[in-house]
Amino acid sequence: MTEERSLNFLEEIIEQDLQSGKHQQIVTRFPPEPNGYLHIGHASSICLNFGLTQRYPGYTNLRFDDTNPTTEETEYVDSIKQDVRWLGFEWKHERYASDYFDTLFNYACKLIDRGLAYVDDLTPEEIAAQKGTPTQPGVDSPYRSRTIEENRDLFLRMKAGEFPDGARTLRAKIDMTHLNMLMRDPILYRIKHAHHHRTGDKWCIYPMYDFAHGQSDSIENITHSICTLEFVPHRELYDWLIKKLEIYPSHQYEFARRNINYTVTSKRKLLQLVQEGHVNGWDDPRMSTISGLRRRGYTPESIREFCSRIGVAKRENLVDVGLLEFCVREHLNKIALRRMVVADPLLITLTNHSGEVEWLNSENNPESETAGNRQIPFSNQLFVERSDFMEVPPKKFFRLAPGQMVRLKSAYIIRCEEVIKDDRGEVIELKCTYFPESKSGSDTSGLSVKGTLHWVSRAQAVPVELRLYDRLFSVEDPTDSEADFKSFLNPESLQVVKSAYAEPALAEATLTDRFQFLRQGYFVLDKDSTPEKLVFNKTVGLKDAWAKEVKKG
RNA sequence: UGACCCAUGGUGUAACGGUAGCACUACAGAUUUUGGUUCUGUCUGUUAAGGUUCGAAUCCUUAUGGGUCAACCA
Repeated sequence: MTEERSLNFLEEIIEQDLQSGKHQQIVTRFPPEPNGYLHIGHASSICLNFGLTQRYPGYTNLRFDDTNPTTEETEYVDSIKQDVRWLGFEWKHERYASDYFDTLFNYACKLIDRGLAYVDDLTPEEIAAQKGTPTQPGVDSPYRSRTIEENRDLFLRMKAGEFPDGARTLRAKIDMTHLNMLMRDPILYRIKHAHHHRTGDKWCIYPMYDFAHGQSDSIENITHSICTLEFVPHRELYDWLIKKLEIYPSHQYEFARRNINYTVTSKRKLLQLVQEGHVNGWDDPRMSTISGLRRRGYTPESIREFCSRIGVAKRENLVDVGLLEFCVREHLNKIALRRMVVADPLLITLTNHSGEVEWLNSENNPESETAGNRQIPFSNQLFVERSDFMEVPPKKFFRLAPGQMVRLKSAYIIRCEEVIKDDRGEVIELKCTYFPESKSGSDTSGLSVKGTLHWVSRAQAVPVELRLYDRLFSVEDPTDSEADFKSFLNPESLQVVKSAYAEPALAEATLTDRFQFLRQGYFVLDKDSTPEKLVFNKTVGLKDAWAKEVKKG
C-alpha cells in the first residue's frame, strides 16, 4: 500500500507538523473565485488540496472567494462544483467568503478601534500616486491621522450607503515606506453598490482579497493554506492581519502554478476566447477548461494521473502537453471499446464475393478480456481509408497498392486487382479479390501480410460526423511575447469530417462510452449528437509510427 | 535600480553531505490480425566562479539567468 514516490515539499512540511504534534489533523481548502470556469491548472490545485487530506488525517473545504460582486455569478459556482466532483473529489464543507461578511466587518471595526485602520478619502489615482514604486517609498495619506471615533463613524456610514462607489476606502495603517508594496497601507474595504449573487443588496461595501482570504482561512481553521507563487508577497500581510486580529493562525504556503504549452490557463484569457467567439463556449473541446477536457473525452483518472506526474514544486515551468496526452492514451487504451470508422472512404468491390452478408466476430478490447466481442457485417462492397491506398507505393508501405495484399481487421485477406478512376484521373474504386480460407481466427490460407486495415461494410455503414482537434495555439507559449496572444491561435484547431462511415455497433453509442476508432484515435460522443446524426469528438490520436516514417522521408 | 522567490537532460520531477534516479519525449530494435499496445536498449543534465569538507546538485559567498511586486481584481 505504501507509495514509493518521494514527498513533495508540502508533504514534508505536513509530516513534520503531524510528527511534532503541531497538528493532529490538517485542514485545506480549494478557494476559487466564481468568475469563470475551472481549467487544467486548477485541477492541479484541486488534486493537491484534496489529495493531501486523503493521504493525511483531515479534510478539505470548498470555499468560494466571492468578494467582488461585479464579476461573480451563480453559473460559475455551479460549474465549479460540478468540475470538482467530476474530478472525483468531495468537500467537507461548502463555504463562501460572503458567509463571513458580518464577521469580517467586525474584524475591520476591531482594527479601527486599535488604531490599525483608517478611512481614506483619496481617489484611486491619488492612492496610486502616493503609494510610491517598488524602488521608491510611498507617502502618508492626509487622512491617515483621523481619530478612532472619526474612522468608526465614517466606516459605519460607508456601510450605511451614504457614499458613492469609490468615494472612500478603509485602509490598514501599516507603513507607507515598507519595502513590500502590499504593506503600504493596503485597502481593506471598498464601496461597491452592487448586487451580490448570495448576499443580494445587503452590503454596499466589500472586503478586498487580502482582508477576506486569510480571515476566511482562519475562521475555518485551515491549517495549510496553499496558493500559487504570485501570492508570496501577500504572506506578510496575511500574517500581519491574523496577528493583529488575534485569530486562529492559518499559514500560507505557495507552489508554482502549472503552465502547459500550446494553450493558455488564465481565466481572463479563456473568458476572452469565449466572449470574442474564438471558441464555442467554455466547454469547447479545444479549451483547457475542465469542462472542455471532459467534452473532449478526457477521463478524471487521466487528469489526476497527469497532476500526479507533474508534481508540485516552486520553480517556473512549462509542462509538455504531450504528457497529458500520454496519460489519457494510457487510460483509454485500457477501457476504450474498439470500433471501425472510415473517415475518408474509398470503395472496394470484392469481385469473387457473392454479396451475401456475413457477420464476423471482433474483440471489443484486446487489452481487456472482460470487454467481450461484437459482430460486424462483411460483404462484397466495403469502404477503406483513402490514405490506405497508393497507386505508386513507397518502400515499406504495408497497405493497399496494385497487386498488393492486406488483411482486413477481423475479416479476410484481400488483394488489389484493378484501380478504377474517374474522368479526372481520381481513384474512385478498387476491384479486389478476397481469400475465403483466410478468415480471421481460422486462417488456413498460409498467406502472410504485413498490413492490417480498418474497414466498414458499405450497406450497413452508419454516417457520422467527426470533429478532429489540434492544439488551440500554434506556439508553445502564446503569452510569451508582446503580441496579442490571440494572434497565435491555430486556424486549423478544428477540422470537421461531415460524413464518415461507422460500423453499425456505433449507432448505440452513449455519452459515457469511450471508443478507440481503430488505427485513428480515441473518440467520444458529443452532446451535439442527434438520433439522426451522431457526432464524435476526437480525444487524442493514436501514436503514428508510419506518419513519423513518412515525415523523415 | 529596491525587496522577495527560483535555478538538475528537450520537458516535468527525485536524490535531505556519500554511485545524479524516475517518467514523458526522441532514437534503435523485438513482438503484433490496430504502423496501436507490450518488451528491450540508446542519447541527453546539476547556470558560473570561489569557499567549507575526506567527500558538495545539496552548506556558505558572489555573479549570471528567470520570475514576482506600484488593480478600490483574486
